[in-house]
Amino acid sequence: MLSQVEENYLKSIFKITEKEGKPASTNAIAGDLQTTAASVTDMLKRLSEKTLIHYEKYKGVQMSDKGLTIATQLVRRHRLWEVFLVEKLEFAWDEVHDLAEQLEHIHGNSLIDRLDAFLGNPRFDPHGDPIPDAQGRWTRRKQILLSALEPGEKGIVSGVENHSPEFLQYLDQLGLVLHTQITLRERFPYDQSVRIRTDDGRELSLSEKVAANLYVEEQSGTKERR
Amino acid sequence: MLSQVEENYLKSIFKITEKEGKPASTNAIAGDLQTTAASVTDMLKRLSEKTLIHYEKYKGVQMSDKGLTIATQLVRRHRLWEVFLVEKLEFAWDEVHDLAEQLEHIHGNSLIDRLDAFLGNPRFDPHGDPIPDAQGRWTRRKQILLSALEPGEKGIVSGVENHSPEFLQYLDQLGLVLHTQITLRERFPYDQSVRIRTDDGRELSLSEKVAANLYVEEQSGTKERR
DNA sequence: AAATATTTTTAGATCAGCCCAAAATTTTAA
DNA sequence: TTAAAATTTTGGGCTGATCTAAAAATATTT
Ligand SMILES: [Mn+2]
Ligand SMILES: [Mn+2]
Ligand SMILES: [Mn+2]
Ligand SMILES: [Mn+2]
Repeated sequence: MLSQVEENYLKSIFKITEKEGKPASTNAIAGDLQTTAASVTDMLKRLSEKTLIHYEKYKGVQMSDKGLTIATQLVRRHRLWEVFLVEKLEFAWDEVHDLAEQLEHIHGNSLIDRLDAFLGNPRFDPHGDPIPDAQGRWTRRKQILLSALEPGEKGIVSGVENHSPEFLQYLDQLGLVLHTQITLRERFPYDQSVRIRTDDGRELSLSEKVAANLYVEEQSGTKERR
Repeated sequence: MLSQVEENYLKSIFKITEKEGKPASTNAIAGDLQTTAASVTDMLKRLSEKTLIHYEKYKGVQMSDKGLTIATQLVRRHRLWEVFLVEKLEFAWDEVHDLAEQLEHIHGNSLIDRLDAFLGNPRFDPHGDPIPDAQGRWTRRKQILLSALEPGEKGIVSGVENHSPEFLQYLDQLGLVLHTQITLRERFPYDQSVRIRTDDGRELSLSEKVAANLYVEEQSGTKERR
């Protein structure tokens, strides 16, 4: 069984390699985990020893099959707990991440599968991120950034690129919750800000910064193996 | 903020001093936490340094006010999570202890109070043990061991002295779940075994060992400060 | 291609937790 | 009231996780 710290490293390496599409650098991991490069090198040796990662000195690190399975389970746990906290305990979507960071490390035989069932087998977490199923399969969606939508096109708010409480609270204030249907009315070339209309008829102006951190879905997704 | 290990020590010291009614010995703590006396002495120094306990070399250890508050919150968390696991995730009452041992260490502002509300502010956990409220107040009940009941007297199964999965599963098999009303029919002097009648009309024979590990309630309890 | 800057690793320490073996203290028995 | 037994503490050492400072390797400029 792995320590919480080891699990956090695996999750971080997974996240970085997924996003970057190449081996994770020592510095990137250190930045993500708020620690030093020296500590990271130390841990990479240990994880490599346990065949949880593929690591070559100075060349960065990738997930092994074993590590990938564990990291996927961690993401599953994290997101299911987030659903629980929002749906059942009525936390706001900007309050649940830190608690889920702790809860994801709880180990137990059928715990997560029971939680999954209790929550009704949700496919997405409160931030619109997909929840891998018990076999580690992901639900993929065709979603694009609002900043990539063309005037006249419609979309449904389906996720966020930035997960910071500040951004999430701002979206709350704007009334731009998940599943809101929107139409892009106009994009102003001067600053790339946009004007949208929501399904309840309100017109909103959004900065380029907001538009570049909000995902909209164009059509429904399908299940596929990762 | 305390480490999980420190929290476990506080809970153990609390449990032992409550049961024994006197300072907890190094050996008792070591036995409870499945560690060595040397490790315990080590930790007692650290906890004493943080004024979480009153510790005098060779004289045993007692809770300080600060430690007592923390230990009480830990018991509250442990038991509320047990209720969640049984009531919501449908675990059996003999399966939840180890998970609750982990969950009780999750820290978060309003987490436990929200969980408490979500569960309907339960006063007792799945094993009949009282759950302290947010202010650390306990619900006390007049419950006695079944082995102390006299022939002809009635009682309601309200708790267990032994929490082992083996005993709990055996009670399941006997159909002696919490809140079952029973009448003591006869006690056999030869081995102190008893014959009881349950509220659904069944007659059961119970060994002295079972009777000495099962609590029955005689009347409803009142709230008081500890 | 050489010089410079950046990234990564190593060396050496610290700290919390844990252990064993030996010494000190307290308790029990003779 | 001594001697023996049991308990507790101390001393020394180990591991996992962390850090700083210095060395090594890689990447970027000139
Ligand atoms: Mn999160
Ligand atoms: Mn999320
Ligand atoms: Mn328990
Ligand atoms: Mn319990």
